[in-house]
Amino acid sequence: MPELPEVEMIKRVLEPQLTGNTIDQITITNASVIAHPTADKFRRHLCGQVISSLSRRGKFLMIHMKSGDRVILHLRMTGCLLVTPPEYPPEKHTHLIFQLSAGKELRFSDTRRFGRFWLIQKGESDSYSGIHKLGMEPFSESLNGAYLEKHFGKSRKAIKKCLLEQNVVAGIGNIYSDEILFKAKIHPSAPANTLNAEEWQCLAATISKQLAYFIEKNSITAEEYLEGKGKEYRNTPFLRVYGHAGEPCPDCGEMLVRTVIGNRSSVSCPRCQGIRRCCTYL
DNA sequence: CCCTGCCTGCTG
DNA sequence: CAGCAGGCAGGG
Repeated sequence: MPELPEVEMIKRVLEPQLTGNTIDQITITNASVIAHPTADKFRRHLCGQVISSLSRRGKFLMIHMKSGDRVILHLRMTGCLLVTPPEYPPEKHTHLIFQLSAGKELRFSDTRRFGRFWLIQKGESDSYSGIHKLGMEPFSESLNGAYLEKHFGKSRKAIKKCLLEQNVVAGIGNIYSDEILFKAKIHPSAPANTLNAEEWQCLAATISKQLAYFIEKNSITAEEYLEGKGKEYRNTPFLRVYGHAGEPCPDCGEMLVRTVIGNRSSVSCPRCQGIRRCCTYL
């Protein structure tokens, strides 16, 4: 499920709840969610450690320990993190529980079990999680039209597929690739090598503006987050094309169309994104 | 490069 | 019941 705006929201909600807490005990009910090292080592190395901060890179979350060790996790499609009181009713498909000091628990649940955890010890290099393969953060100053054009300008592949490449720009998934392309008025199936310099520049600007907008729309308190079981994303009402196939385009009224690009469904407006138009953010 | 597998649950 | 779901790694 979660793409960059959701992962950023989760990071912001959880960080104040977790920072300063000691991990007293870890219960692993499904060892397959621990990708590195073994579940046993994961548990033994982390027990007794103190959490110092959280960070995000692309769609990955990192929980930093005072010791310099760090837990890296990826929620993939259905992963969910909750900080709860110990007696709080457990979610179905809970695979991992960190019992924390101050009578709290950090729980990981994941229906489809695609989510993964890694423990990287201080001084150990992380060749496991995939973070080392990630490309630029969308909010980096260096993300500009020239950067995108350098990577995709000669490619014949659909621009939507390009936006999903985590090794170029990290954090964009299927939802926000559609939203970004709609806002930039570029058709998702347009071959990358047909975009001009102005469109690359527009796309770069739109990526960061749209992601920032959806992070802002996702703003939520810790209490509200727990009430929604970590599954309610407040920005969904603001999505303009994703999930709206067959409905009128919010800009021009033409019917939004669902297509399949690289085995992923894509929604776009054939009129607004059909012909080249000027960009909102330029 | 495209394709499949990984999983469960929901929808038509 | 088949088909689909917002992700990614690995294999051909």
